[in-house]
Amino acid sequence: MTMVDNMSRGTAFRTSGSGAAAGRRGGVAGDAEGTDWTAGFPGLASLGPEVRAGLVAHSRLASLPAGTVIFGPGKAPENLLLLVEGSVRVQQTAEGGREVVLYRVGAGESCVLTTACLLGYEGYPAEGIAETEVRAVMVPRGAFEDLIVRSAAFRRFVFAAYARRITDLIRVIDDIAFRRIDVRLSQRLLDLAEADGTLRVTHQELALELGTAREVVSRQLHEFQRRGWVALGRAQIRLVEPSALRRLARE
Amino acid sequence: MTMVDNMSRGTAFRTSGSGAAAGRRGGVAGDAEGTDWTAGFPGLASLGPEVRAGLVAHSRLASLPAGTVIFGPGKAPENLLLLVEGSVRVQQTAEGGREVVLYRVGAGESCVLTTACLLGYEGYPAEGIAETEVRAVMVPRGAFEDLIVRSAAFRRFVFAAYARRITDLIRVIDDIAFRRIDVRLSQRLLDLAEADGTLRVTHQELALELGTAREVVSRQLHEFQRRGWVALGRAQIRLVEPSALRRLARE
DNA sequence: GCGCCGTCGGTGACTAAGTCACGCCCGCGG
DNA sequence: CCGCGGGCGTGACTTAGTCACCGACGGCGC
Repeated sequence: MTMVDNMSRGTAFRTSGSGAAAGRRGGVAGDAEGTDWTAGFPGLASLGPEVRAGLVAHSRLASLPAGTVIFGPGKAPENLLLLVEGSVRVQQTAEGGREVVLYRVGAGESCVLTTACLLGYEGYPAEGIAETEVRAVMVPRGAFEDLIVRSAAFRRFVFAAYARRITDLIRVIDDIAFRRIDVRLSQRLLDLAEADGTLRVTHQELALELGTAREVVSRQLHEFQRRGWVALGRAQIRLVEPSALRRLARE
Repeated sequence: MTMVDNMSRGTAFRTSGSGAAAGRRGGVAGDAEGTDWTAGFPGLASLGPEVRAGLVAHSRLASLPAGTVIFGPGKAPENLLLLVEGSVRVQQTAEGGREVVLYRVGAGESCVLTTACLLGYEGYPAEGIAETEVRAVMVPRGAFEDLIVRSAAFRRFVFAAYARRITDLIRVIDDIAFRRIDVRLSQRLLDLAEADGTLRVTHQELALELGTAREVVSRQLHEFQRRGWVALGRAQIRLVEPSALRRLARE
């Protein structure tokens, strides 16, 4: 579904109230031209064709290498991010270097913390890091506001994204406060495993995922190994008995 | 506990171009008539007068007794809540009866989890309970959407509220994962204390606040007492040396 | 007053989790 | 060959959470 006739729809994006320069960069920027990436977003399926075309025209598709810090304390984002490909890890770092992973944003999802920061609030607590190479659509502030005004479907998309993140965070709270770390560790192992049942992570990295200490992870993994559930190597874990891990993870 | 009937679905706000903002009482129920409660919301100060009038006309001021469960699993809300007076506690209850308090909504704030549920997402994880008697403006879904479309100021208000809640949740995660419970307990004591330096709570209630066990709270309080920082009575605590507690809380 | 009962809190013994200090092994570059 | 740094193992210890039980207080009916 190619939408190139977007300019004919002159009214498509005209910021109403705020008049905040809806970055109409001369001749439409970016490599998003022509590709209707909106198909990759289930939540955007019900957008009207003109709205969709306008979105495509006013945003740009960017590629970020793995490891890019997308936002963080003192690094406010400029755009709403819609992930086309890759994965963004949002984490909280405490003093002393300990971390917890709050949630991940995957393909087809949006990074709403961005908009929260952009539109409402200063003082970001968390940071977002590209885990893999990331291809994402950057929707500038003006276009975002305009979409909110024009499209009920887009509003639903955005609010659903917020709700999703909030439930994720509440889940993390529940996990940390009430769940045993062996249970949480087994869940992570299953989540992070490749298709072949191996994962290349250090104990330290797993500890940061779970917001605990390296020694704790090491001991738990050792216990898993003793039971024959995993095989451990240097910075590498092979899941020998995933069904047992799943059973534990369901606690 | 009068539940609000949804009137005026579909039609956008009739902007009362007519007289004063206050005057509209055409069939709109509730005690909100005439009172321009929007003054109590700093975030709404920049709303245009017509928008404000429409908001007043289409919403309804309700009074909920202390203890009312405003939302919860299987109890989806029908309105956006703007608190005029009182306090709502939002908490998470795990199986086994243990709880954590996620955040509180105070006067002048809005309960956005409500909108998230309403507009986007099913499956509420948390529940909201009126801690005191609560006076709140109930904005029905249609009016909410209309406001979002019409007013940039209202959008800012809503997104700021989201951002606020998200940062609150991240703060809770940080606390639970990385802070010692004596530090967290001293913070709560200071937060929950009356002006005269006393609080009437049971150890059990404090434990639920912090997501820990009653015995842990009891032992910590006992230790505080041993140091002469507090005086303990049945379901009552007096802060004897608040400065010492503050010092600890700043850890 | 007396006894009943539910809530509130105290306690000891135990397990789970996190902290601290140290030391080993492996791979790699000089 | 050596040194070095990342990754891991380990023991000893502290802190937090769990379990079982009991006693003390306060309200209430009588």
